[in-house]
Amino acid sequence: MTLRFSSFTIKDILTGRDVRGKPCTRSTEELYAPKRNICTGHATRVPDLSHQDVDENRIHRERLPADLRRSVGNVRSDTYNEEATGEETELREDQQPHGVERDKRQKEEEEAEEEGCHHGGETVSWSSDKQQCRPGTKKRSRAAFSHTQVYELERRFNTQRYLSGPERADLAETLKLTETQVKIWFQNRRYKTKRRQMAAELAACSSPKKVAVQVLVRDNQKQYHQANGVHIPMTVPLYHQAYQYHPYLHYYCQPWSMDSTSCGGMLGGPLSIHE
DNA sequence: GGGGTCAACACGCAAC
DNA sequence: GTTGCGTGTTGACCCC
Repeated sequence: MTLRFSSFTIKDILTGRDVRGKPCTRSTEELYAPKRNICTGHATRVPDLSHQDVDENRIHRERLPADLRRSVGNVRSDTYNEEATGEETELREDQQPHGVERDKRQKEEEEAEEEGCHHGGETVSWSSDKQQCRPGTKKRSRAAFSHTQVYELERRFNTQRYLSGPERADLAETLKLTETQVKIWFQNRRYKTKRRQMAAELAACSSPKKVAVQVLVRDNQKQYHQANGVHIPMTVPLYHQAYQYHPYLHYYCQPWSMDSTSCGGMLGGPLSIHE
């Protein structure tokens, strides 16, 4: 697996060009201009909810039904974005869950729309009941991304673990998602990757053979005993030593390819216990 | 019914 | 003050 990290410069960002040199369809101002929330009437930022906005939105969301609260909290741009009307349908077709589940949800969505509960083209995975449309009921909906969307997100993630603003906007537009959704997806994806990596490390390093302890207890000539290729005193998790400061490290030090050279080197190599 | 997964959310933090 | 990130949690959904 070869990895290539697309590079971008400040200029790229400022000029609104993405990595491929393709001009972005939206200007920076457009990207970050506050968009008015139809639910609350408040202007909310698209990229993220800062503390103030989070708190502000939280207050408003508390008074809103779950579906509307989600629109506020998720900043689903479709809700108040002009572009989310006509063209939305082409990929939305693909966004829906597949098979029976998809039919069911589609039907429910249609029914909901008939009842006047319009979500503005939001990618919503509808629950079986219709409580979402009733005010006062707290039910959070969870969007189910389509296979195509997930595939593209994964593909992009494999090449780039972090996206710039224009890149995110571009990808979001391509996948017919909001920038927030793309941002959250990457956030969750990074965290998921990290969790799995840490779990793998834990599994790999918590093997019964704790050779390092043996070396510390004995006052042998041999200061370092290497067994099974593991000679790392894991008193500190690998993550804290490496990942935190080298976010891309896991690409070069995958748990499944962990050996004495790849990770041991990152950890400073053999330790000199004796003077 | 319990556990796993995942998008969304909450919160604290750092960079600017 | 704004913005995005890491991290942990929540809630919906699915599978067994």
